[in-house]
Amino acid sequence: MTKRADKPITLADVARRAGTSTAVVSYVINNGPRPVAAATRERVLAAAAELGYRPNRIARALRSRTTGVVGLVLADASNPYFGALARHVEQALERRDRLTLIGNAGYSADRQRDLVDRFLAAQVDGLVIVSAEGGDDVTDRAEAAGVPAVYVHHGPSDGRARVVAADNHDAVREAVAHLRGHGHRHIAFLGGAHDAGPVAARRTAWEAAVAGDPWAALLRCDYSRAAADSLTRRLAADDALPRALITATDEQAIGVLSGAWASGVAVPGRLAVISLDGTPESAHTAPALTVTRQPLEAMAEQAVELLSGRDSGAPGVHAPLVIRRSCGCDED
Amino acid sequence: MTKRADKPITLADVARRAGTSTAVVSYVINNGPRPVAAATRERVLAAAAELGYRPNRIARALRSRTTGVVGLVLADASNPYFGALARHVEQALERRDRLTLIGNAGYSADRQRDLVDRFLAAQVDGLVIVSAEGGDDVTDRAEAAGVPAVYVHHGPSDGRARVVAADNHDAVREAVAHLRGHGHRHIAFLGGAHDAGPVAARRTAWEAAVAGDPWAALLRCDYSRAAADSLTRRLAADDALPRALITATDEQAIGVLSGAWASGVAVPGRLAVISLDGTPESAHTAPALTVTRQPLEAMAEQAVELLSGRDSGAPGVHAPLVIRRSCGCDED
DNA sequence: CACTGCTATCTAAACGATTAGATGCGATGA
DNA sequence: TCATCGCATCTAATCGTTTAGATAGCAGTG
Repeated sequence: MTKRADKPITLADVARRAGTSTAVVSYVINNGPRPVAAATRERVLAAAAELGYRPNRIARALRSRTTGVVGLVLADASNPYFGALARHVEQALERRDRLTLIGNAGYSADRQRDLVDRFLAAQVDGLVIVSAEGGDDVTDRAEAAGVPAVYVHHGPSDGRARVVAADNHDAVREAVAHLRGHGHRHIAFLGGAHDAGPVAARRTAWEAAVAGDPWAALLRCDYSRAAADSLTRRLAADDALPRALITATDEQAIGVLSGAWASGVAVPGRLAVISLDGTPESAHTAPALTVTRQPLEAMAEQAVELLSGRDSGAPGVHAPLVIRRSCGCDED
Repeated sequence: MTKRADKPITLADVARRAGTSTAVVSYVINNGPRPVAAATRERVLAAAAELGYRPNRIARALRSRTTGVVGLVLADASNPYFGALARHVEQALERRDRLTLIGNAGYSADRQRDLVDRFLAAQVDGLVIVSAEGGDDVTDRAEAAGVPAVYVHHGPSDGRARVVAADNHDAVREAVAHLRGHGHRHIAFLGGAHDAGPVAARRTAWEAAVAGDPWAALLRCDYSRAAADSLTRRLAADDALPRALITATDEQAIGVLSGAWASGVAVPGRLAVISLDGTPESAHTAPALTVTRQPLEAMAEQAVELLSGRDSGAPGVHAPLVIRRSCGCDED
């Protein structure tokens, strides 16, 4: 008895049923640019409801030249850090009634460029770029298409691009101060194998914070757990572990923890650790990690805000210190 | 010296420059339904290249009634399991030259329904649903709109919906057999607090696999690390821990590990653990987790295939056993 | 040479919504 | 009573592609 549903309902259908033109229906649907008499509005609303009318966003987009869709270029959704960021960006967009196109660029500048082109062809209203490194020419392409772009976790530093990131200097300073409070003199840092992206900034911040201490060691390895794990085992075997360590990412911190565990090194007794990341996971390691938590939600919100708003000069979002056990504190 | 780029290039621009009609250009661009003389094709291609023409997908979508966009409804992208699944789905779609709209439903059936409606209004060509539980009425809505829908991690069991999932029975049987091989007689199971979704199937599979053993204990807690952690501490304090345990998810397994560590319980010596999940993380816990790895990539591929293809009756994807240390094996 | 049959191309009507301009109508004021 | 004003509404152009139907040119055939 139900109507055949394979013919989608259009504005014209609603207009016919309400006995008006498509224009009025449009005016009613989106409190149009012109007013509509109350009685007519009622009729239209009723007709729309009865027919189950759903505006076709594609048609609307073609005419109004705005799709309500934003492209999100992600390095890798299976990385929990990026995944969480993606989720917050999507939700910030949904709050503004926009949809999110997602794509994984997988750490490749080529693929990132490709994705951006595909998104631009889909007429996105904006681009949010959450990539590990590189991909700086994206700004040009987006600009050429007249589409605003915002980098979130890190971005080109030439000042032309809008970049939202945590205030690393601040965070590292706080972490160093905390470890000093535990009596540590020399605070080592575990960064990435190559200097690039936001971790370079974290290293710089660490260098500033420990300036004047020639014994503060700089360690390096890949951002994977495996790499940090084996580095830690190697250092433990050589008896070359520092007593206090700040890691650039949770992945590395967790690798350090498992490497230390495997080598019989006590954390935080023999080795105190603070990570500059703060994924939810960090609360459930053994021992629980003390971190400076990346303010993902605030960053996502600011990024989306920046997409529409004017150049609010993105002053860097504060990353709070979350004290757990790996630093030497004994809360429970 | 460059052209003002704010006026996007259209088919008509290319046609004018090539001295043809828009029809031929269209035929050339997509090896149209009609042939074009070689010489003309060359001219068109040249003109398009010179102008940097990019077809407007929105206009194309409006006319051809197919957007090349698929909606991906996700419970929560910050969960690494879902994140990885999302990534594989996106990449399987990209291989077929389609774009992915993403949305986080956050374990709420209402939000899921809402998202599906938004996606349908955006005229998606298909829907991939990766949600934890519930949301079964989505099938109806999609069907009414004539859009194919596939559930991935779990879905309604009424047989009307297309569901791609790992073969849990098979996986659990293998895990139980392996633990028995280590000499364990009674193999406990840690499931979710409430019976629902795919974990119910895992529990059922476990019940089948340990049938006849009245001492095989069924434990329950939330899927969070915190819950599993505190449950483990409690059981350890009461000296009520089993000797061999299969957990429904890695999150729980990791919680068990940290709870055991905090309670001085040796894994795998006092408590052997196998998780039915297998996120990348499971390789880097202390000790490394033995798991039946969910075949995420294969599942994603099959889901996307199912979206276009006919009802290939989704026979369940095999989840291989990955032997590490938490089961009692001593590989290194 | 008239006619048929191809091929290569052009013309123009969709797709479904938005919105500027035209229109109709009742109320108001002179 | 007529011109005027405003409001509510209608008409139709438009966004950029796709594609069915019309057309033109040319070769082959009787």
